[in-house]
Amino acid sequence: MPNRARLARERAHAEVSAEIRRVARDQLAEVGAPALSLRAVAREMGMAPSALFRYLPNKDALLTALIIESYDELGEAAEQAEAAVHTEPVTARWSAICHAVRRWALDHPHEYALVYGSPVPGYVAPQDTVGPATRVARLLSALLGDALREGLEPPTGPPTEETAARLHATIAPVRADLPDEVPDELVVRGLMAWTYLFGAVSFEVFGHRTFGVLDDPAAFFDYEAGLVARLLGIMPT
Amino acid sequence: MPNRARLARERAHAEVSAEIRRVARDQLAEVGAPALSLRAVAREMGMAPSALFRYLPNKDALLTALIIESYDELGEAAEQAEAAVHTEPVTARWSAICHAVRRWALDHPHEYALVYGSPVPGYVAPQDTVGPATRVARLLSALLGDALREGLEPPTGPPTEETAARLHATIAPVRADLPDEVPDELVVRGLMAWTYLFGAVSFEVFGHRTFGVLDDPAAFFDYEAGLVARLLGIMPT
DNA sequence: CGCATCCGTGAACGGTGTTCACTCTGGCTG
DNA sequence: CAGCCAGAGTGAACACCGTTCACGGATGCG
Repeated sequence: MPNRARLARERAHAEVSAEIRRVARDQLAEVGAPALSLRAVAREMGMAPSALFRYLPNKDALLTALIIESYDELGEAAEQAEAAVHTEPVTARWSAICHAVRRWALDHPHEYALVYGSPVPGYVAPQDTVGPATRVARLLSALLGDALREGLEPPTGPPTEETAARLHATIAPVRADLPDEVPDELVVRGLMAWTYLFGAVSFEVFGHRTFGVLDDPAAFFDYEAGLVARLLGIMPT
Repeated sequence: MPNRARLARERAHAEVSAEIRRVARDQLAEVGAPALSLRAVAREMGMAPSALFRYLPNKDALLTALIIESYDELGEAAEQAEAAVHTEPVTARWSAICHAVRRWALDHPHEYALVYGSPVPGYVAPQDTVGPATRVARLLSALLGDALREGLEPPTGPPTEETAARLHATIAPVRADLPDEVPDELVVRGLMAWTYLFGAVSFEVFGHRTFGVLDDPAAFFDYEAGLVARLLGIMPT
């Protein structure tokens, strides 16, 4: 095992791989995922198109890498925005997260579309994507725990015992990495907040709030973000 | 103007156009929008690919037609579901609409992705699409009016006069085709219900509720649909 | 009849992802 | 040192795509 040279080779390989992803990201941001072309990437790098296949099994693999990077960048943006107000009350932190997600999505519409838009029909997300994909969700989970600690009285659950049991079973997967003291109903409300946040952002990024619907989407978002947290009962009053 | 033959010609033309859309819809349902191929459509119809251009200016036009048809089919499904329970209380009608939208979306994932997924980067939706696009929203608007008539006391608006004014300005477009007696805050809640409905459905159809998030998305949807209407205060208690 | 209008064809162009046989080259092994 | 071999890069090729264009038949009009 020629360790020295082996590592050098591997590092060179990784460097070219990174360069490919960098160029591809630029193209993605410019023309969007459907128009992303391996040949164009190769052209920009001054290589033959076939050379790319020394670094990628196929185009899907490149897409997967870009998906992971996009998830990570969005997660990073949300985490940084939250960290900046981490000592403030949870309502402020919730608002910061919402606005960070919206800001990043509007600034990177093609990357956002790649991860939260229509999935590519044949494509199945590899396991590597689930970690980065849940960064924002984990941020919200942490927020719920802190809200409890800040005196939030958890909302009351479903009226009947039966639906409560069914609900409990349904949210079992997401409960798995959540502290036990968070009651079921609060988990549900958290999932709903998560759903609403990305529903609202997707609507705006994908153009469903433009055609004679809203005049000032930013103002509306600001209002709805505050309101939804209060109505869902996930913030101390 | 040779009326007789003229009309026959036009009818034949319209018939072939319809056949093209039919075949294209089948392909869309099978392989999804990105993989939809004009050549494949032509093959299935036994025509040369170039012949299609007698009926379409380009592929985008075909996509537009499919978008309109999809909007219309979804709107139709929602309207029929609502009509079936139209005499029941508004909560039942809201629930029927939610489930109809979800059902249709899960049954027609590619069509749903076409209209509520990532927009095609270069593509701009023609004016013809806005009518069909708002069918579900109009259904919800009508529901809000009926809820008021059924004794719903509208939720209280924002605390400060200033945000109330800004909100009023923002929702001006959607107010345009809404009766005046619907208060601003109820309009906002309606928009939020609309946002949540499609946010939840998109999350499920696009696979964000599968990977270790929920065990039984149907049960969760049923619960959240009822809860969101109650929390938003758009249904009489 | 001549003529115009529409329909359909087949070839072509430039684009795509991907494969494959080939060459080159740096560093390890005998 | 000679030999070799894994990896990088090439260019041609294949099959597909959307779109254009010149052409050949119909068909119905004057």
